[in-house]
Amino acid sequence: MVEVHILRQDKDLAVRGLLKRGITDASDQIDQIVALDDRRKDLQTQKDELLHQVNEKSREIGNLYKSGRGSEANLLKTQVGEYKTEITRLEASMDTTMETLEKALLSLPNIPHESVPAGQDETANEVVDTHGTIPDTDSQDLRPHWELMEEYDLVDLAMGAKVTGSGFPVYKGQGARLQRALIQYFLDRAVDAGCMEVIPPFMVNADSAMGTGQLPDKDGQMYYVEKDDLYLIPTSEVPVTNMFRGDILGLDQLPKRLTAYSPCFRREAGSYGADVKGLNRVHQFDKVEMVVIAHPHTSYDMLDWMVNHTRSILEELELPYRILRLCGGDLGFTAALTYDFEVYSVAQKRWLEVSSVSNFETYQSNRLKLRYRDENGKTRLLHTLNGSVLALPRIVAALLEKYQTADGIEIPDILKTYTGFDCIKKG
RNA sequence: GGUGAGGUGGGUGAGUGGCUUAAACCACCAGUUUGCUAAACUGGCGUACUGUAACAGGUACCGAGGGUUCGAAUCCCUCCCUCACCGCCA
Repeated sequence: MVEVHILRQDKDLAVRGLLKRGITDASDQIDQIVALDDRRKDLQTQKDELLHQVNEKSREIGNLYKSGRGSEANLLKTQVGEYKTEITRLEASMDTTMETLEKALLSLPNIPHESVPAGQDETANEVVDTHGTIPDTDSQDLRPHWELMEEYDLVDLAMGAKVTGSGFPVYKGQGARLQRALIQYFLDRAVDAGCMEVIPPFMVNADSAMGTGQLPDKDGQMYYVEKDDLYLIPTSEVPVTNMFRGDILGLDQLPKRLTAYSPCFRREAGSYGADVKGLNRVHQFDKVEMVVIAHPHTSYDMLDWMVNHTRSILEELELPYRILRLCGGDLGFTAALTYDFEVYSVAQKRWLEVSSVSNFETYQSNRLKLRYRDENGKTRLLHTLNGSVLALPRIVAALLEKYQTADGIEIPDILKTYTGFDCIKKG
């Protein structure tokens, strides 16, 4: 949620920012929010005043009884009764006001960072960097990863479909070992870079899903276990960020840098077509994530740091990639600035998103009540960030396609010590 | 899943309807004193909302949510969590 005081102080800035998301009535929405907040304050003050009266009168009543003046006490009691009916009325009015306010705030997405380009969809995303050469594939007979998976018996989609359903791959043999090697390598690199590794729960409660913004908006994207009222995590961002929900951190504890491996579960309702072929889009996949909790002054430095980290991994894997700055229309609801990483799939001849690195500023921490204590002892909201080091399936897809040869699939040098083999062969 | 015991500030822990404005101790911060370290003493020490130019002031919060009462940490109801034992189990 955007902080109300920001909307009050920098309304023009907010309006201009939200316009980049294609929101044209932001000014009206903000006016409404501020009016509701004013009303809330007013009701609060009235209610507090009455409660103050009740407290004082109650004390008096106690004293009167003690000195044996029961009739005077009874007189006061009726007066307190009147206060209380009024308080009940104010409370009802406050409840509806706050409910409306909450709703209005939840429907307002984060204000994009000033560097975010305006635009409706991914065509307006800005390519900020491209690295590596895209091979001239016309002359080569490169095969897509789903064929390679099958030929070398690395990933079995049919088997997963039998066991669970479509989109739940079974990794087998060298395919499984490659998967495990990549996870281990990503984690090692993140730990070396200064992150603390955690293994979070893979299910979260509704409070956590609310804290990072999956609820109430993206309800349909998560798997839900009704019997226990729990959600399977769509990314480890959710449990890892929520580990700090409600905390007040000292300046000496910042920035907090964490990394976690987890499987990610996504319903992907409504996806179809060529996008979902092979490992392009699945319901369960592995990912190594980084979560950073930072002081507002350094959060954009941390964002750069995360971007550079992911960049270095892709370079070590020697995969061609590009970095996009998402435009307003493509930016996630809760993010202020997002860089997407895409690797080039040489057989599919298209870019695949493998990482998304975002700064949420105070949008999440406002819900999470995640704060720090500043030099003057005041509590203020922290900035939260997260980014995939990399999501596995599309990396595997890109690796298989790029490193295929007539004799087998080669393993990038950096991974060889992790896999324990240099080349994927048949049988 | 069953039975029992619990959940109070950063920590330990008192508190069974109004002298609680949550004691006391520890930790922490500031000051006083003192060759240094330390100790002693004094004061301060939660969060949120509201309010003020800034103070002050007000309200709420003792696991969560309801209820009883003029008044609830304290009584009642529901739920959550922790611990112990039992059952089941990797």
